[in-house]
Amino acid sequence: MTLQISDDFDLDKIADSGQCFRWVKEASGAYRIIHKGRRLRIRPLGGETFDLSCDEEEFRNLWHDYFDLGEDYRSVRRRVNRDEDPFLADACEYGKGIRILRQDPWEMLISFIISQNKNIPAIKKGIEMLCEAAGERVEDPAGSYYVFPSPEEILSLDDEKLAACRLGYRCRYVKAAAADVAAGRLDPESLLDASEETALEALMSVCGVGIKVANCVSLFGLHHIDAFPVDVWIRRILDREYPGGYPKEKYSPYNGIYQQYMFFYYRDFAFKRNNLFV
DNA sequence: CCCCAGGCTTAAT
DNA sequence: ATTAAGCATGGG
Repeated sequence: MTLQISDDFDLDKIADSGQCFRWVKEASGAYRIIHKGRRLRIRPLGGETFDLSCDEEEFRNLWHDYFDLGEDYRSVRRRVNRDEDPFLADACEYGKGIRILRQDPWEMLISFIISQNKNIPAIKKGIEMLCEAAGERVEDPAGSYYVFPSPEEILSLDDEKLAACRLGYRCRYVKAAAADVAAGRLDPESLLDASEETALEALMSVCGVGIKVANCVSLFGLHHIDAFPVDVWIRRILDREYPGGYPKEKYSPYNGIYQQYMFFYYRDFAFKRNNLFV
């Protein structure tokens, strides 16, 4: 099907914004995206037009929400006053096109447990290895792919196979999370209707989940868009650009979206600096 | 070979 | 309550 999107929507920026780890880009510029067992191919046709491999029904039932197409990101960007906050205004402009995807809460929990103390390429590799080791293999006309594994599928791996995913000391955290969910001590889906505070507390009850990972799950899996994960990059931004303190209250309830613009802006500039001058 | 990565747990103050 | 070491592994 063909789709017109008039609001912010830039596949390259979303793919490089550190919220999704399984998007694969083709030479054509199209992305292959796996979500809830389904795979989508989405290709920019220029302007606001995109070609999607799904039919209209699957788009309405699955992908519309995944891409958060009900939110108006342009108006969120416009809430920032350049005179009051030039850094954030620059970040919003630079990151125009980013959206906060509504990804699967369970997948986000495991993905961000794996993310700790890794850079993004290493995170992607670890997650992919886990999917190949434990996830269901699906054949579709474009080839095969692996679904993100369920808690039971992860628990069914013996130690040797899990170790082969090269997750290091995070192996026991991944197992702990899978055991908690399989036993019903934690239900990631149920947190979709919980308050932000309740969700953070429940997530942090898992061994290996601290405040940062819990906030990432909250933002990218539960779509609590006021969640504000602070990693090493955001820490740098707060220290260097906001020595007097960052005004989170002013930007509520959209702190997570602004956080994502700032993260992308700062990291992309650091990346380009390294390529130009080293 | 070095430093660092979308950090957390545990132990020591 | 706050601080520090230890952690497995790989990318740059």
